[in-house]
Amino acid sequence: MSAAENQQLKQVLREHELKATTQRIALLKLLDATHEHFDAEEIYLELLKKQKNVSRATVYRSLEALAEQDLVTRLDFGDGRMRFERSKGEDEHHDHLICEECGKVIEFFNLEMEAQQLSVCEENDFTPSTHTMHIFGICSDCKKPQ
Amino acid sequence: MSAAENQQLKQVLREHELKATTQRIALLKLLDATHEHFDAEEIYLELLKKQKNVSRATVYRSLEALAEQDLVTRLDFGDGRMRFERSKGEDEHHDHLICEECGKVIEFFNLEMEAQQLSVCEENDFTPSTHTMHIFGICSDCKKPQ
DNA sequence: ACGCAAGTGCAAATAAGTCTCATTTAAATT
DNA sequence: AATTTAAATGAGACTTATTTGCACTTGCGT
Repeated sequence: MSAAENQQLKQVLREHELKATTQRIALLKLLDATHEHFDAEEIYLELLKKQKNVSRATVYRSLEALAEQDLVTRLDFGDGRMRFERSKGEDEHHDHLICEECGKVIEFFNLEMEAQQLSVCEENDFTPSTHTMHIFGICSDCKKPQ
Repeated sequence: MSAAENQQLKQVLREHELKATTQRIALLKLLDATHEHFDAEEIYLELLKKQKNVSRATVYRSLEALAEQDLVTRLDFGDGRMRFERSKGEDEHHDHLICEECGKVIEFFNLEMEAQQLSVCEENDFTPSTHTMHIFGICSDCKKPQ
């Protein structure tokens, strides 16, 4: 039932001048199917589970290539390993609230904040490419139970 | 000429229940004296240069202890190593524009942005502790020369 | 089907940071 | 000032995340 999806992903990869290998397709499919923020090791293990042949090196190299083409996005939550998510369109951009207790990640988007960022860039004659806005703290679930 | 400074730093350390060791004092003095964002290795090498006896382990441990007491601030620019700066007061908080070309870091503060952050937290019943706002792009110096 | 550059797998190599443990030292106590 | 002791340090081994070298494989244009 994913033949069509495969075709579509092959298409996407080729459009970005990347060879459509089974590993890259499986990786994109995985990230497309989840809303979580996996790190490289988790992606590697997930792909293995699905009987796919992969090596860690390929996961890292694929993620790098895909990130370069903006097909996936790197997320740095400051805990020493990179996470990844399927890139959203410009319009679906979001930032993160990160619970220091349970690790949960809440996504948010605030138009006013984005506008202020552009204005700061302008003031500094700075041409922005990407940004990260991470707010660390305690989520509602973690503060309720004493 | 830094005897007074030493005394002051000893005082600060003791107020935070940290032993005022020569290593910690030298480290704070170094960060006080610069406006750069050193990583642990750079701090280690700088301290060595100044004929101070230190080991990497002590640099890491000191930075951790000092960060815990909010005497220094961790900065994560997403390139795989932590940077540090002497903590500023609440009122001196700032975020960063990071040039992807030359690595320059421009500090900025935008009150409206901070206000929006709090409002996002409120909306999500999230209690913030710290945040990082990094805008990556190209600085004015790097885009002028063709 | 053919050819070859791009991609992959494996294992060894790096890089940043952490840990162990014997020794030292700040600072509280006599 | 000498004694005590818990905290801090130094040296180096170790861990974890990621990168690299190299021989082998595979998309995909012809």
